[in-house]
Amino acid sequence: MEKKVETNLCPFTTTIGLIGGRWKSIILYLLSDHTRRFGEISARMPSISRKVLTEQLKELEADGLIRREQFKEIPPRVEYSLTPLGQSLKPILNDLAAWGQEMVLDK
Amino acid sequence: MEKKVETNLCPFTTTIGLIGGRWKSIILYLLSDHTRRFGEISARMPSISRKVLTEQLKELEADGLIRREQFKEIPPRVEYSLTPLGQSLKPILNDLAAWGQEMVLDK
DNA sequence: AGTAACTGTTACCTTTTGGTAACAATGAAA
DNA sequence: TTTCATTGTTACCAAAAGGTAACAGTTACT
Repeated sequence: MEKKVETNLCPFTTTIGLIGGRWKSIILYLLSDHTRRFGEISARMPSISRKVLTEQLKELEADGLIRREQFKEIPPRVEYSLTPLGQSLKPILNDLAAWGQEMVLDK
Repeated sequence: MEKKVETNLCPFTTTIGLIGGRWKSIILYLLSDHTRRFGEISARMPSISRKVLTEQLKELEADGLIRREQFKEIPPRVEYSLTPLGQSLKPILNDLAAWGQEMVLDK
């Protein structure tokens, strides 16, 4: 439960801590062009459970990479989008996707 | 134990599968300039156990990102280096490190 | 004979991560 | 009054990941 924000000197440990894991980079990528609702993200990532998606979104928000906006409506509507810090990752996310794309094609 | 090489259509799943996890990007970064021995890598990453380091190196080798060269000497000497595929990741690794470095400094 | 050097492997245990299913909240629509 | 829609939370369980400690193998050095 105690997820200490690593004041680690290693820049990789820092980066991996923020955007590592199986899901975060995909989530960030999904948000890189659009503000999206919870249900949209979930629908585009069928292999992640809602529970874990909620957790990942909370961590990304706590780390300042995404913004969560909740509208006082019934049924609820919640929109997620990238913060400026999150935006600063876009080039890296694109490179990661491009590299993976090459891997897929060259197979 | 069955680590199937994902023929997944999602480029992120592919990339994360290959270089994700807490350790792999750091290992690749350590090897990006130098061929290094097992003991060297271990010494530079004190927080990873030898067991897990061995596992990660095996996976990286199996995925074609690093090369393992074993010399028939006593005591044993084993050297690890990047393959061309691994080399192709260097720009991304540098970007990840640079991004993390900014995070550390801006704190 | 005993020990150090180096790169692992193996057995066993703990911690972390993730899944499923049930529940919650609430207004609108049927 | 019942159901639907949406975004979660919670309790509980299973799987994955990682740690520690002991052992292996071989030559040279003391």
